Parts: sequence; structure tokens; C-alpha cells
Amino acid sequence: MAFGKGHHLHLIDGSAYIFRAYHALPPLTRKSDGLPVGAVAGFCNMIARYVEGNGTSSDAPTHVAVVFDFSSKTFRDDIYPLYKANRPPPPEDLRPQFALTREATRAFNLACLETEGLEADDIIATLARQGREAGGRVTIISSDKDLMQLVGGGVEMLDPMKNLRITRDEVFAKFGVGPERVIDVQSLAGDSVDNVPGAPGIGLKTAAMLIQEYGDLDTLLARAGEIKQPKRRQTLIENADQIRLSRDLVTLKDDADLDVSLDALEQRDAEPEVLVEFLNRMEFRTLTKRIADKFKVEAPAAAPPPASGAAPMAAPKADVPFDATTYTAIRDAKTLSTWIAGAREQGYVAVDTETTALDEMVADLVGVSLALAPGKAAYIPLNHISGENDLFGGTARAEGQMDMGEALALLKPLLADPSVSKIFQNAKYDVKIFARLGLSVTAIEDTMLMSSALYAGLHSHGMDVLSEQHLGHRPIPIKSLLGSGKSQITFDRVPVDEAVKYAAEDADVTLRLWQKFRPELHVKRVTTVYETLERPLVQVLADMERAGVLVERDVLSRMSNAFAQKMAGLEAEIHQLAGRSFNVGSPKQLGEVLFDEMSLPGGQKGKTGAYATGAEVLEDLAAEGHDLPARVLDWRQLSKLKSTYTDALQDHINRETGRVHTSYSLVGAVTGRLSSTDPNLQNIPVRSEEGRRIRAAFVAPEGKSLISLDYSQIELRILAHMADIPALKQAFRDGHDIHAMTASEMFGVPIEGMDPMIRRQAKAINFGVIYGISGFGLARNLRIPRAEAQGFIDRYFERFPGIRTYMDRTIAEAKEQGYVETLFGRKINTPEINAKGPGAGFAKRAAINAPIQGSAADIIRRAMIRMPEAIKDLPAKMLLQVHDELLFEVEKGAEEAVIKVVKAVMEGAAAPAVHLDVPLIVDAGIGQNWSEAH
DNA sequence: CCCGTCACG
DNA sequence: GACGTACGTGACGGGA
Repeated sequence: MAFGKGHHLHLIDGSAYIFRAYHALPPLTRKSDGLPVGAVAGFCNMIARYVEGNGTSSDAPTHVAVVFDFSSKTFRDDIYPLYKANRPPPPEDLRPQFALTREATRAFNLACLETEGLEADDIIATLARQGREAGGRVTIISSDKDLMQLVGGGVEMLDPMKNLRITRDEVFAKFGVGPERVIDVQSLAGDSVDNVPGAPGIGLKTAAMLIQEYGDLDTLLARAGEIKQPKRRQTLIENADQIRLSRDLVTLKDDADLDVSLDALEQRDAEPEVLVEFLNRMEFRTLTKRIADKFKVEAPAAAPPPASGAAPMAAPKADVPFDATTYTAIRDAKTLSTWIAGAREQGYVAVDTETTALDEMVADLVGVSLALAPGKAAYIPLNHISGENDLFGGTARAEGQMDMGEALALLKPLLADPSVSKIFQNAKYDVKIFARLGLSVTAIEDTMLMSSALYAGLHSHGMDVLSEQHLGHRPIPIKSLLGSGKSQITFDRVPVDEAVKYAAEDADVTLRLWQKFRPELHVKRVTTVYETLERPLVQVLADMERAGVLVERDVLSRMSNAFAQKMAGLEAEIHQLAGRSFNVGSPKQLGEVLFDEMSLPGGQKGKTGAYATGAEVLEDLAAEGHDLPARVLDWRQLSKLKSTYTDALQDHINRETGRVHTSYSLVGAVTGRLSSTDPNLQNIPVRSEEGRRIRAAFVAPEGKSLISLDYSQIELRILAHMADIPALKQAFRDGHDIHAMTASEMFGVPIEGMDPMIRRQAKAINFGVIYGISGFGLARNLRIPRAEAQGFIDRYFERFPGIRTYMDRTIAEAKEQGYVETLFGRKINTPEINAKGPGAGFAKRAAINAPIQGSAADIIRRAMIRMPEAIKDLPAKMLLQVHDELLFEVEKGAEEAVIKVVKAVMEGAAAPAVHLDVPLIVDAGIGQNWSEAH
């Protein structure tokens, strides 16, 4: 049947897929011979997901083609030899993968198109036109803006990453003109990535404006003499030829001679044997298995592993499929003893607990699962409730469960046995649950932390993500058992049979992840990071969280009331000033009041079409003497303090302990910093007077004090060390005021009697450097003209040339290796570093900042890990960490002794792994509450 | 569920 | 040369 009405053609931009896959994945090689196959693996995964998506879609294509660039040389190079001249050649390890992706495409039984002298975009343009003219629908699967000129008349685009349809509206949003004028705008604006010259000095915005005004490019060029701005007029007249050349470059060729007809692109299902053979030859074990399972064909035996150094573990087995029917329910002591004996024999076991809540401080244990080998997992139901209510409307214990005391008595020696590794996903959770039941766990392994050491910056580290990414298996979602929202039930109400499948699978997944990650830690050289910076913190943090911190409810409650009163007063004033009542807490409504109704200046609409009403905007308005924004700022401060702190903190006071127990995440921040949730105790107010009163509600109990110790300028010290800046290092060694010193060096003023304003500016620059400074950012921070800020930066780099070298070196390292490193070997992946466009700036600054922030994080981690041993004979407890600060609760009278020890541990935390060229200095404070101690 | 806003280092 | 920009987090309320 000829392609036509009712048919739907998908055109996939295959080359874009390859690059996306290459940059998104760590370098992966084929085990047997080291052939780089990471991009092929990513490509196959993307295609597999695409095909699966079609299978379940009501909008599936009838015809499909995957289109590739033939080579870098095209007809455009003949028109303009500099076309794409500044594009670097593809990386060495990507080149051999190009041919393999063609092979992969054919293995999926998809039409694979490429033509000499043409870019993929030209083939897509030609087929799109043919499809449109035949009366069918066409969807281009790509996010390449160069293809947007093809949209319209039955042709659409689909951004596969964002799963976003691109129609006229999106094109308009991107280019400011409809698809038919995209070429005109691109011809004017040019393209730095492809080296299309365009008109100098004219960007996307200006180009769109000009085309909107004159209708199209030819008219614009013909009437260029009428343009009012002299510079722009001259540019257009002088560069008319270059603009026309640019048009030839950006116009896609939609009448190319292709040796394929639309009809030949009819969608075909893959031949299972062919596809599985290819995937297996690539040694993509999980994908092979997934596809083989889907087609219900047998997966061939995996290729033999390389005969390198013998693994300490049993030889890796061929993949065992996930199969819930192989999971066991352990309902008696004898069976449990057998499993425990198995664990002892092999020296490791994956363990997972099921409980009634996410908060470990209140959750009750429902059951425990164990896994000994892939597919060999069991669940011990302990506290499930039966579905039927008993006579009194209460709940009855479900049948067939072991007595919890009996089960825990059997598990206790296993968990405590240092010769048996207990493997968890997020060990801290389970360790806390066990601790509350009087069981301690030694020899802890944690797949979440392994993932963090291996893949920080590439993906998150929850079980579902890890299982999908690394095992190609999507575990049973907890929601399918518990439901969600109001009708959500707790795990003890899940029928035991269901619970077995879910819980045992989690342990199974955890075990498989551990087996996969263990060798990877060595290959990627992050074993030390995992073993010295991640794993030992599990117990330390568990103890801190369980200790909690005392917070005075009455103080918070009184503040809440006071805030509410003040807010009501402010609200009335605000409404009066506005002339009507509205929700002060709604930025949307506030924006309308300020800029539409009161017509105040400076109304700027953001992406979502709402006015920006951030503190900076309101401060500017208030400074001009407007009262309403000033009142709103006051109201906002109170509202924030009340809702986030004085109200919410009260809800976090634990009923049993009367204290607040935060939860730290070891993997929340890519740099290695901890993060704190439920509640976040790392952002308790300190900068405002009102805020400090909240901090004062954190107290020491009767007979004790709080002591707070924090690193002074740790990030700047690390910068001085890493960038090797003699002047900065010397200033730190001499104990000088670093910001004053910077100011003195930069502006040539003496340190004695320095204008505080000058010092403030130097301080802002010092901070800016850590963040990957930009003139714009510094200007905004200091509220000075951008040129002036740039002047400061130039002078800074001139005075401290090592800083620039350090920044350049860090970015080069990120580009070369795909990651940056802290002083202690923690790797932070930078997948976006080679991105083009506005994202590039973000990625560069993040890459500059990560080693500095991350090294500081590593140092305080090292201090925390050594702390329990250092203070074990002192009456002190470590309670909180706030990035560069540690808070302790200490018996009265012992404060100075504790400070002496803690300070020594903190100041010496980099050694012996790293010898810093600068001293680390820790300041200490003592108080009855946190505000006094800080 | 996303966005704007704002608390911290 | 234009573009959009300081780094890293988490919690809250509004609004679709």
C-alpha cells in the first residue's frame, strides 16, 4: 500500500541519539575485548524504549526511519569551507561505534538511512516533504532546533528527552517567528555551534524582531536602508551576501535524491533471533535478557568473562531472571536458620527491612528480607495484620508469621558478625530500625553509597533508578501495594503473599547491584572514596539522628502567635495600600497589584508570564519610596519564618523523645555535601535578628551546654591550596584577614583603617571565585555596574594568575575525563560540560565549584568519622552538621575539654591523606542555646 | 506536580 | 558577539 492519508511516518534523528548516548553514559567497554560500546549501549536502550513505547501507544507510526549523518563532509562545505569548522572531531572512543549503531538499527529491523554528501537533517527534510505531500502525518523525533523549519502542514516534532511535542507554538517560543520564517531568523542570527556566520551583532532576539517587522528576509535586505539604528543598518547592508550565504547553509535540502521510497519504510517488528544475537554479541547482558524475555526466546549464554585476576567472589553467573515465584516466605525458625547458615557460609547477605513509616524514628518493623544470590531471596513476615477485623473492630495478627522476638534473636548474631557483610540499599534506614530494636549491625555495605561514589552527577541513587539503569529491571512499585494519597495504607496491612514478592525482590535487587558495583569501584578507582568517606558515616549519622536535638516548643509556639498577629496587621496595611484585598502570599496576584493596578515601574514577566516579585525587585521598589513592597517584604519574612520554622518545627518534635530528629542524606548533593530533611536543620535562620530567635529555641537540656565548632573560610583555604596561590596561602599561614588582604592586593590600599566597603567588595569577589565568577553575577551581588564588576575580576586574575589557570585546568579536566575530582579522590561527573548553549555556562561553573565544595565536604566527613572514637571517654554527643559546622551537646563543666579534642580532630581532618599548604582553623562557641553557641 | 520564593553554607 | 549566569541544598504556598 502506498504511503498516504492515514499513515504516520516517524523520522528519528539517529546521529543525535548517538551523541546523546555517548555523553550521557560512562565509558563502557565490551568485557571480552575492550571495544568501546557505551554509546551503542545507550543507543540500543533508547531505541528499545522507543519501540516499547510504540507498542503501547495509540498513536503508533506505520512507517519508521532512523536517519544518520553520512560523514562530516557535505555539499555545505563546498559552499562555505568554514561550515562546522569549529566543531571538534568526535572523540576517539566514539568513532568505532558509529558503524555499530547502524548495525544496531538494522538489528531492530528499522530502516537505516544515510546518504553521501547529505546531513541527516536533509534526508529528514526530504522525507518529511514527501510524507506531507502524500497526505500523511510525519513526526520528527529530535530536539534539534535546525529541524524546526520543517514543522507545520502535518509535520510535527517530538523531543524524545523531554517527551515534548514541538508544534508551531513551541517554534514560535524558540524563534519568535513561525516555522516558515525560521530560516530567515537563523540566517541573520547565525550559529556559533555550526559556524554559520549570520549578521555580526545580531542575535536571535534582534533577528526575530526584524523579521517580524519586515515580513521576510528578502524584504528586510531590500529595505535595509530604512532601519533606524545606524549600526544595525550598516551591518545588514554590508553583510547582505554573508547573510544570503548563511541562508543557503541553514536551509535544509528537501528535494534530495534518495534511493528509498516512503513505502519501503513500513514499520516492521524486530526478528527476535537477529536482535538478541546482536545484543549478545555486544555483551549487553541486561538488555539482551530483557529483550529475550519480551520475545520469549532463550537468551544465549553470556560471553565468557575475561580471564584476568581471579575474582574473590564466586564467578559471575549468567543473568538469573527476576522471578517472584522463586522467592520464599520464612515462617519458622528452622527455615530462618537455614538461610542464616547460608549467609555465614558465603560471607555476605543482602538485607532489607519493611516498616510502617518512612520516618525511622517512629516506624515499626513489619518484616525483614534476605537475599543470598540473584533470584534467591526470602521475606520474613513478622507483624502483618490480617484483613479481617476482629470482634471488637480491632485488627488481628495475620497467620503464618514468626514471633518477632524469636526471629530477631536468630538475626542478632548474624547482624553483629563482622565476618558476614550485610548489604543494604540505604543502610542508615535499616540500621536505625534495627538499633531501635536493640540490634546493632556491623560490616555494612550500601549500594546507594556505592552508586554515589561511582555515578555522582549522572543519575540519582534510589533503588528504582539503580535497578532500571544497571539491571534493566523495574522493581514492583511500592505504590502498587500501598496506594497513594489519602487512602494509602501501611505495609503491615499488605497481605503477606504480596509482601513476599515485593520485599524479597528489593533484597534481590540490592544483592545484584552490589555484585555489579563491587568490581566497578575498582575499575573507576573510587573504592577508597566508598570505604573511607561514605560507608563509615552510616553508623555515625544514624547515631546523630537518633540522638536528636532539644527544641523548646513553647518558645516556637509563642513566636508563631506573635508572627500571626504582626502578619495580620501588615496584611491589612497592604490591602489598604493596594485599594483592595488579595492574597499577599500569591506572587501572581501581587505582581498584578504592583505592576498592572498600581503601575509601578520595573515589571518584568518571566517564562511563565507572571511578573517577577522576588526580594530584589521589591527592595528596589521600596528604595524608591514605595510602601507596599516594603510591607510585603516584612510580611514575607514573617510568613517564611512562621510556616517553615516556628509552625513546622513543632510538628517535628518526636512524641517519645521530645526532641527533633532530622534525617541526613549522604547522596543528596553531587559534591559530597550532606543534605538534611524532615526537617531540614541545615537552614535554620541566623542572618536576621528575628531568625536568630528561632535558633535560640534549640537548647541544651538541664545540666548541659551546646558547643558549636566551625571551620573558618574552609573553601577559600582549599582554593588557595588547590590553585596554589602563594599570596593567599601566606596570608592564611600568617592568620591575616583574607578579605582585607585581597582588597589590599587588588586596590593597593593599606589593611590598617581600610574602608569596610572595599573589604566587602573583596569578600564578594573571593566568594565569586569559588562559584565560578562572572561579571554579571558579581555585578548583581554588589549592585554595581557590570563593567565595574568585570574590572574587579580582571584585576583579581591579574593579581592572582594561578586562579585563572586553576579554572581553565579544571574545565579542561572535566571535558577530557567527564568528571572532576576532590582532593580526596571523590569523582563528580560532569555530563553537561560539553553541552552547547546557555547550559554550558552552568556546567562550567559547577565544575569549577565542585572540587572546592566537595573537598570541604570530604574534610568534615573525615572529621565526623573520627569523632566517636575521639570523644568516647568524654560526656559529649555530636548532634548536627551544617556543612562547615558541628554541634555537640556536652555536660556542663566539660565544655573546654571537649572543644580541645573536637577542634584537634577537625583541624587535622585532611591528614594524613592530604597535606594542605594552609592551616585549617576551627572556631568554637559555648551556649545554653544554638544562637549563643554559634 | 511545577514554579517562585527564601532559609542556610 | 549574543545569551543568560554567580555554587550547593530543602520546604513552603499558590495555582494549574
